[in-house]
Amino acid sequence: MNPVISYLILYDKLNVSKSVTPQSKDYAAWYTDVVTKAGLADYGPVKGTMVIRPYGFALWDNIKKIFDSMIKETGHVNAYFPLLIPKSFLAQEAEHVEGFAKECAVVTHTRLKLDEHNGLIVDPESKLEEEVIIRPTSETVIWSMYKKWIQSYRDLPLLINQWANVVRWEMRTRLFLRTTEFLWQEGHTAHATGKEAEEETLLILELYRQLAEDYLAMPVYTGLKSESEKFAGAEQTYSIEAMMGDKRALQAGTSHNLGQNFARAFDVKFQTQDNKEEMVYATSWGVSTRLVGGVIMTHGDDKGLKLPPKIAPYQVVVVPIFRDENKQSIQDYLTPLLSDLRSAGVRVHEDWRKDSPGFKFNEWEMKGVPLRLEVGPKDVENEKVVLVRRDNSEKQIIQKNKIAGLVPQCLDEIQTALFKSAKAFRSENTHTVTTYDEFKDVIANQGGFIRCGWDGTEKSEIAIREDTKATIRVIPFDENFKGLKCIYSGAPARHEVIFAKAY
RNA sequence: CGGGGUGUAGCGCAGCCCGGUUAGCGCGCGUCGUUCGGGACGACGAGGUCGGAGGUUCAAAUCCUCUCACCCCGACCA
Repeated sequence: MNPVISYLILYDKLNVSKSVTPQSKDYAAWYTDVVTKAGLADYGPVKGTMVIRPYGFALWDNIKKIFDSMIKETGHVNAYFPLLIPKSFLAQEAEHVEGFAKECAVVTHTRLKLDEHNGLIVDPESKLEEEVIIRPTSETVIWSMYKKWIQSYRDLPLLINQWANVVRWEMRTRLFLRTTEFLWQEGHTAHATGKEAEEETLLILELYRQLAEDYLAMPVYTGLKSESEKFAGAEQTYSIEAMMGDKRALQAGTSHNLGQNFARAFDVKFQTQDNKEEMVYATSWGVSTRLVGGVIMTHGDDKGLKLPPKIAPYQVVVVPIFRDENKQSIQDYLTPLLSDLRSAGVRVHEDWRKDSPGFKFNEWEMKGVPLRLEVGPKDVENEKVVLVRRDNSEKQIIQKNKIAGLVPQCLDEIQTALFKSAKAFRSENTHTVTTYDEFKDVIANQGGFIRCGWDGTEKSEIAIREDTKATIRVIPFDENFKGLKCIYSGAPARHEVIFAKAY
């Protein structure tokens, strides 16, 4: 055969195959392929919007449940504030407006009507006196309410969270990582003292760290954001920062100490125990559906997703190998086994579709199910089952009466292994450099995190960003800048920081 | 908003330069049969106002004009 023709045939086959673009070829394409082929999400009809499909939503739901119980255990309660906010509210805190004004969706009219050609048009008569914005975040509505609710130190602390959607009109969007509308939780707390607010900010950051590391198996650096990277309207922003499979950084959660900025803006005062009037101290904090993107890019490989067992919608998928004539016997064999597994608290899914086993293996690998249980006629005969791990493809044949004991243990091992390997990947790709030339070389050619000295000036920070596209991700809590020099200016370092290109 | 591109079946595309019968292909989808321990195969079948409007022509997916939509690349963001 003519070599050119055979190449074309091969290429065509690759094109139509069910597999994803390899990470090494195009990481961004890999990501999109995985999100869509694993059935996590789809594009919505309005540019930049996303439909979270049932499998993706189940994943988010698990994350949500875990964090929801964490905050409830620490004394927080849920509430719900409106989607629509008077435009004037946003303007009350100077930095806050500046931060969000450019990406607000604005409601200007309240009606549509049919025009003379029977087309739908905005009814000009319905123009609003005061335009309304769709929340990009809820600080302003919430503080307008807190003004009514807080009078005395006895009303504090006020520890409210809401699970909500917000809209930020983004120019460039990516499924889960940055969409025009996204789901998140936003906590908004009010305190009598600055010290208490700071403690709250740090407590939540710690919960975020636990959520990321202990449940999503996603190692994170925790620390403070630089002045230029902090939230609009905050005194301090803390964040958790993770490394994705392409060595770029993902800001996975932020916790802000808002000081008295919003109290001042909305005039929220309280009476102290000794009858003095004081401004309230505030915090706000959030994690979003972006975490789902983080999980995908922390663990995924060329076969698709790899989900940490603690958040996987299905922890075990059962692929029976059967024909019509032996289906019943395999079902009878499986029923008691799976019931044991389920009562051990394992989330089990059975796949009895008529498709071939090989097809199902690939599909469930794409969907990242941690464990696959195969049962065929041979296993029924030998009283065995076949167990295959998604993370390392390890296959073991085990005695049927052992599965209820072994599976939970195996899930734990997978959880730990995913975290370990992500952490190893991060340390392999975290560099220390001594010169700025070296810095530029690493960022341009290797990628990853660079831990180095910074003189603390915005000037150096901006210069580095413009030169290299790398930004200060975080000033880690465990920084040690003694003896370090700023990688850019050579001046004595004020901080040790982590630089990276970020999502 | 500046530069580049694409609109043809659910998805991915060919056809367009050089107008000419019933507009094709792959995947997917439906029915039936044979298969089933790593992406099965065969037979039959459903599915299209060729983005929209106008024009040129005996004849337009194909040529011309206008229009709409979307995608990719450069300043912001969880």
